[in-house]
Amino acid sequence: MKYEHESIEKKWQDAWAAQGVYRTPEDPTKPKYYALVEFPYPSGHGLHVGHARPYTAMDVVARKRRMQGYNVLFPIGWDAFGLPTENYAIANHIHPAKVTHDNIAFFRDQTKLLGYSFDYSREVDTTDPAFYKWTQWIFLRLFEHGLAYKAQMPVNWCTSCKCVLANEEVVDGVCERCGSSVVRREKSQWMLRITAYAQRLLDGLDEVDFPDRVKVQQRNWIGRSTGAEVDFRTTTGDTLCVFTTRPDTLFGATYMVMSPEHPNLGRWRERITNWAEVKAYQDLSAQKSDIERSEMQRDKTGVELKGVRAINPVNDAEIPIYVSDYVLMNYGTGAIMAVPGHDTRDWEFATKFGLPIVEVVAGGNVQEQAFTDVQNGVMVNSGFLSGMQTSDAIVAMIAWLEEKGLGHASINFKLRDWVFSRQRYWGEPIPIVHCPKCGYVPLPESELPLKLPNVESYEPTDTGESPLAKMRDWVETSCPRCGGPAERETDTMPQWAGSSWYFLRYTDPYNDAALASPEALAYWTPVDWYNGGMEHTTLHLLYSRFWNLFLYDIGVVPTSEPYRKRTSHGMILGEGGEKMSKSRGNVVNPNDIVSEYGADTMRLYILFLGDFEKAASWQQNDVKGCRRFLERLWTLCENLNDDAAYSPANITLIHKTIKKVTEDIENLKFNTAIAAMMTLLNEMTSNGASKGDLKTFLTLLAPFAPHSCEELWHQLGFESFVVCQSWPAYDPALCIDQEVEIAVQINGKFRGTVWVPADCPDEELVKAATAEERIQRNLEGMRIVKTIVVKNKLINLLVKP
RNA sequence: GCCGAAGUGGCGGAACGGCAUACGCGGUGGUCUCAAAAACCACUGAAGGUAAACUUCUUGUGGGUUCAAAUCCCACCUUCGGCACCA
Repeated sequence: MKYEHESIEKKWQDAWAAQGVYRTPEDPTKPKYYALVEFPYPSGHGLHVGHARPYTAMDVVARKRRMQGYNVLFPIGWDAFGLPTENYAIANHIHPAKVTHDNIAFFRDQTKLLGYSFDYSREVDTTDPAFYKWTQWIFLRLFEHGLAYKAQMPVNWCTSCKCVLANEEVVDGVCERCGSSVVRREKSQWMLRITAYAQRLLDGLDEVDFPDRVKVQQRNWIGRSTGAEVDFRTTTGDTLCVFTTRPDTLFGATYMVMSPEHPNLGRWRERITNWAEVKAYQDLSAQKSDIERSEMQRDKTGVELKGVRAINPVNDAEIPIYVSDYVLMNYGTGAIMAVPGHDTRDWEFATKFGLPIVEVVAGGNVQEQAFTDVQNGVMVNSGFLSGMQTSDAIVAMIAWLEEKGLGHASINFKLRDWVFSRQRYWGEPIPIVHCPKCGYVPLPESELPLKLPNVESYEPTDTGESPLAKMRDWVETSCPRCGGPAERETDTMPQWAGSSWYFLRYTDPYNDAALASPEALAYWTPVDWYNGGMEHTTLHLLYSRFWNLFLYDIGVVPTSEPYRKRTSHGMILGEGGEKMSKSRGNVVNPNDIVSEYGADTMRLYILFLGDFEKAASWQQNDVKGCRRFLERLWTLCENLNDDAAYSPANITLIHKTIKKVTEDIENLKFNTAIAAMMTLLNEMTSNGASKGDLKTFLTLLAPFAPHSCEELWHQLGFESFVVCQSWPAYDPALCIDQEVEIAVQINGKFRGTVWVPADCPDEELVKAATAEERIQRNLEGMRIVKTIVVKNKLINLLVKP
């Protein structure tokens, strides 16, 4: 019989579905395991190999856990709100809901083709009102707790399309669609106060099993800095507060800089004698786009405030104040004390403007460049700090400031609040009403879900409002509080909203009374293993940790951290290591591989092609190697004529392989697990295999190539399903070879090998090694002065003439 | 600039103090065939040597530690990701 993948795969997919073998069991007596993949955005292009890699990997994990006796929750869903769908809808005049529905159907069919063991009865779809009812519900709770608020924020405005662009639509400073320049415009936007959770999001990282690179990236993103806030008196009578991480260098502060947006500037207008010049600088900065600002990054510009001076609190020196856009309004206090001797940016500015550079930490040459080393420095020219180590000086200075009431220890974060509104149609409506009397009023829970109305056009408006703003009969409503006339919020939520909590919904996807029942959450959460891409480290992964932590605080979820273990897969590149893209024409469609070679070959190859955590390039030519592996297995099973439970020739390698595959799956070493099974198959082919050998082999391979294994399982006459068998156990005693080949080195150089019984005593080993002809030749005229033995591996003979 | 990852045969990659190049692809020779494809068997890092025996060299570069280094340490070069005037 021939290995016909198409009919075999269809046959077993149907059989498994008919028996519901991948249904999530409702059996609270068994231990649970929640394996999660990032749900896809169902784009029109369909599933690509970049999805197949993590999905196949976690499918192997989920299948192994089922075989190990766990209740496994391995769900899939659709992160379906988003810009590409909306743009497609605009271009083709099809309702985004219809586009979404079709794309989901396509994606679902593709995942089924690949034989993933998802529980499709628990699918979630973020655009389904039954789902986004709870997204809106969470938003209302955030609002209730003061964590959602409105603020003026700059948005991206395309000067040609005359509309607001999402950040993703701005590429290299220009509009992705028309290529025109994008400028900043102020708009009132909904914000989420993620900064209130900065410290706890940082602390939580210590409790979870994430790769270091993920933790490091999140820590950098949150960006905690410790230092001090210091008040400088000014000649206006106002004080100017700054944040610094280097209070030890306060004696070296020779000028101050304020951000152009600093509110004090307007207040001091009457006193600033060169106000026109300052105003012109402010206007220029406001016009600059982000790109312009970063392009000019190294070239410092600024204007001195004439008529206003500051006083350095440690030495009462009068110092000038500048306005410059290298100081950002949204970090620290929007003003800095400049220490040009010990800060690179201040040094550049001081050099350009001819400002004094004072050395207060010895160790460098501050006339040449700023000396910024905090570790190795001794304070100089610094009054009571002189002679101290910088680290001690920081502590001493903060104590001094606190004592004098001039400042205090302070912590700052780079993390910014989350801009939560989009001027778009295809997103969750924000369940808030603007009442002229009551302000922003939340909708009562009974009015959820607030459904998206059908509109004629999804085009963004030229006023920068969401398309919903044109729906007057939807917008005009009454205030839930006072009953007076009011208007609905017309902005929608960003795509990150649904994905911030979807994993909770899988535990109880049809609940209409809560986002999920407390029992379901208590049983299934936290997620035991969550795999996803590195590109989601600082947005999705951080946002969902934030929402989960908030839901934990209000008693909705039982754990503070949503994911116990996180892993990340590397990207799949095209041949030659280039990124896959339509323009390069090197995109691989999984469907093509499945129809030519079969899903099992596709699954094996995608895991075999390289280290799962690293980027790897697709080699079309190599795919057939995995297909040949399955065909050799097929041939071996067909020619079976030994009914024994095991064959002595294979037993050690079988147990070793079970051990290796069992461990490799846990460590994401799918490539070497497959290589080990190939080695075993090659051995069994040359030694001959018994029925029992093949039975074990099929259960071991089943998570990787379930269809072929299921077919062969039945051809060999076994009952039930191979995918429902127990995971094979290995006997450590049987993993040990009776005879081992020992490498023999002389003075560290490899000179040959010798076969000896395992755990052979050192003296016996030396005897055996020196008995070898080749070794003897190399020992001629030498005497052994020392021997180094690595048990069952190697012997090194150190010799002298 | 800062943070992170990585440089190994013709190619994808294994090994991560102990026989470098597992496994797969490709290549060469053979079996089968009228022939081809497929399949199967053998060989396949480089140089010297006689296609043997054997010898030497080889994990981005240069040093070091060690009986032993692709692996650990120091310096440098290159590539790829992320952040980027965060005081």
